Amino acid sequence: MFRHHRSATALLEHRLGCSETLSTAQREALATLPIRIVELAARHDIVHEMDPSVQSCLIIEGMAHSSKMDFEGKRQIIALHLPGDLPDLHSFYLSNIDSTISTMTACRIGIIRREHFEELAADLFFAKAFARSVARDASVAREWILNLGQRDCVVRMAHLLSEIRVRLGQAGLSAGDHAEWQMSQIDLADALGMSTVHANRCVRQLARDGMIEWGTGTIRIIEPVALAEIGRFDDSYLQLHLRVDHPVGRPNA
Amino acid sequence: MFRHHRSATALLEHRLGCSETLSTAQREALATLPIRIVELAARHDIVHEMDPSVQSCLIIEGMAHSSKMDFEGKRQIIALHLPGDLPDLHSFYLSNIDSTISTMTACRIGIIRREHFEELAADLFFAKAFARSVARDASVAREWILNLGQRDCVVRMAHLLSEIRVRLGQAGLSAGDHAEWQMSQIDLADALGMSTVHANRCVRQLARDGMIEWGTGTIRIIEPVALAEIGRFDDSYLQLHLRVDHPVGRPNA
DNA sequence: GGCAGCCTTTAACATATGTTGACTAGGGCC
DNA sequence: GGCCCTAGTCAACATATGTTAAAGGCTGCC
Repeated sequence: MFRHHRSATALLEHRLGCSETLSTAQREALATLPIRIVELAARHDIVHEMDPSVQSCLIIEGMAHSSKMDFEGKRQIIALHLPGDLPDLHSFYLSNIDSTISTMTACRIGIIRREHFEELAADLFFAKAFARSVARDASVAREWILNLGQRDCVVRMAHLLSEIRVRLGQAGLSAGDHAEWQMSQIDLADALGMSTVHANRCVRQLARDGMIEWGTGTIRIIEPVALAEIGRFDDSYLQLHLRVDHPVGRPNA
Repeated sequence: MFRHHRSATALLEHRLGCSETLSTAQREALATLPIRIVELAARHDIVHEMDPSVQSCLIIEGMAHSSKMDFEGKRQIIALHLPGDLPDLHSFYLSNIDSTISTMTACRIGIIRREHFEELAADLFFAKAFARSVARDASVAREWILNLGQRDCVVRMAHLLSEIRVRLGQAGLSAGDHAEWQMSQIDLADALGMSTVHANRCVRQLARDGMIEWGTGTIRIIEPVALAEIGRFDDSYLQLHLRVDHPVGRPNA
């Protein structure tokens, strides 16, 4: 996995959903955006590497997550971050940073200073693209609320795995339909709001039913369609076709 | 409750977090923004009243919520909307509308055409204010994920009630600390991802402990501080002090 | 090579929460 | 006034999920 070493600029263009509509000046602005590249081992906090009030990050390679702690010390993973994601872009608009971003696998991340984002956002096109990115993350969060609130554990697990499969595909990181990635059952449990013991039960059940294969921290999806059905998964909330400044309703496919 | 009949314009100014920093031209732009006022009875879908791809709404009076349906027909309430909220501002940035907005009580809502929002957003100040509003809603959604995933039912209930209390206060709708509002236990249950029977158990327990009073669909909070403690409630995620274009870190109190 | 540590797997057990169903109370409408 | 409908209340019961604990398997390090 993660064979494609895409440049930070290409990822940004893609994430901002505007590859074809960019003017040369805008493309130039993105290309010259100062980005500090940092490599981090698995299970490290990204926040420690930067002051979130001054800068913000882009996932270039690897997987990360945002989490919050309850008072009792229970951890909830609130979002997963794949290459191309801007996990804390929202912090540009808010004063309180509420969650911690940590790597799950080894990651390469790009760190962008707030002032440079501000410069970009002086262009209305980018200002809107940033808002779009924040809105897309919010849409995913809303679906997670539904997942946590209404679905029981196996369905929940199938739904999350399906989401990750599609997002990996969108990031160009899956070989055909058989997506495969690394993630501990502990992280799965914390993302799904269940105990690790029960997460293990669910993983094993899905593996027994031939939906997935599990091998030492790697998940491979064998039957994506059937798995999506189990998880009642409908990818529309992922907003894969973000609305750019096109005529209303025309997707940017 | 809802004694203050604030104008839609005043609510917008407040929500966009910029009352003091507005230029007269900006203030003028807000004041002349064409808003169609609609009155709706309790338990009506707002979406039916408008085409969300063309317009979007502002809650002026009353309470509403966004919800999603699971395939089994189970409903999850994803967000609550109080006066001043812009419940579907995010739809300006996304192509798929995923949730349904419905009134909980009788509501007066303002409907604003997309094109007029677009005009406003041509001003970078408003563009940023919109993004801020979307980011704030996302912050609340992330806290709900934590609430649903990690806290057990009484704590969850206490947390939600505390959130509503504070947000009502922020909207200028509570008399002192003793906030009071109307909300069915069915809606509480659907927001908290629990059965109505169990929501009833939790409400009654909190009432028995003197935290709240319950009377025919009306909740009154008696002991806000103790209730917040039970719910491990910390209001920072509500982003009450939104960062405007001030020096970094200075709240807009 | 061996030790240490983390993740996974299982089993036995505990319990929080869901389900069903029946009853009450209020509110609106004919 | 009576009826219907919805919301709330409660009890008995069912079960999904959490907890604890122990053991096995990797991996990495010394």
